[in-house]
Amino acid sequence: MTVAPDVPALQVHDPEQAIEALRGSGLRISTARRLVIEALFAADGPVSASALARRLSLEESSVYRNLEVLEQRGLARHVHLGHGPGLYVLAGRDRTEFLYCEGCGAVTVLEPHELDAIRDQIHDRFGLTARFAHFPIVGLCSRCAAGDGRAHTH
Amino acid sequence: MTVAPDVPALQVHDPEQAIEALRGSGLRISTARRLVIEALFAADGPVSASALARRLSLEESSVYRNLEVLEQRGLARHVHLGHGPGLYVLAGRDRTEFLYCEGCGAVTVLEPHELDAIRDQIHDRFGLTARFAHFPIVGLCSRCAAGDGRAHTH
DNA sequence: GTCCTAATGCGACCCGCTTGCAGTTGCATC
DNA sequence: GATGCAACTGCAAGCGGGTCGCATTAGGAC
Repeated sequence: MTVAPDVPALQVHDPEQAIEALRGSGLRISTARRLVIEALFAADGPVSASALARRLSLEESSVYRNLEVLEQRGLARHVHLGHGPGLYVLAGRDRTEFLYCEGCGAVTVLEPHELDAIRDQIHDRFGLTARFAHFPIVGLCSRCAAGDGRAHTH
Repeated sequence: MTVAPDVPALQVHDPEQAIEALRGSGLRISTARRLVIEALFAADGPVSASALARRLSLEESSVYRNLEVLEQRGLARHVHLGHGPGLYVLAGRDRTEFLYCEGCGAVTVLEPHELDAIRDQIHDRFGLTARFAHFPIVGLCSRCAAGDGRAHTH
């Protein structure tokens, strides 16, 4: 999960394009690598490395190494939703950011422009360019704030 | 670090008050406990449990257990600045929130009211009550955004 | 089909944090 | 001040997330 901060996202639309992109930079396409790529395309949301490993019957270390390659090439990225493992998504296909309720674990998926006003405000006041793609905004959803916050351990 | 989400902060001004508060709820004041409390008062910012353990020559497990007690009683809380260990601060004395640069690790300390406009905006649009005290706003400071982001491994 | 090296599986390991347990100690009571 | 007992401690083991070293396997250029 060691990645330079700003690898530009690479826009690819199917596994074959991703594979070609990798081949183009001299990498080999092992079956493990192909499986990870396909699983990311098949996933309907952020997935953990260990979930991928289980699902694909691969070694976790190999999955992590492949995810790192994909991140370095701008094909994937990961998010930290509160505590818990990093969750991986395709970078090109999905530029969403997240809100995370630390009461119940609910995740709100947002298109980046929906947070632009907030990002601008933070930038104007504090000079920080907020990136909610990697560390989302964490708080309590209305239900949990109302008190029946199903106190999660965290 | 397993704590119910909303323990109200207890306002105490010196170690003795904290100790009295704990005694009042039937807890004993061991030397380890006293040392942890005093170290939190002496600290000039968020500290990790292992730093406390080293500094005080205590077992880490004991430090963690004491910090958990303090959090349960509303005397302390912790923040997650990007990756890395949780960092502990006194709760009563210090209700600050944080901005964190994931390029260079810089931490901006803010009084809660400074983020209220942003909190309100998030609440109005998405119904989430953001709490930047536990998970801060993460992004890139102006220097790192400008490009010389001293690419930290993360 | 050969050959070379990238990538894999497997094991060990690191870090942050938790847990179980035997032994110690704070402190309430006498 | 001595006694008793549960709260607390140190120590060691364990767990989840992630990384690394190394011998072996297998892409793919020729």
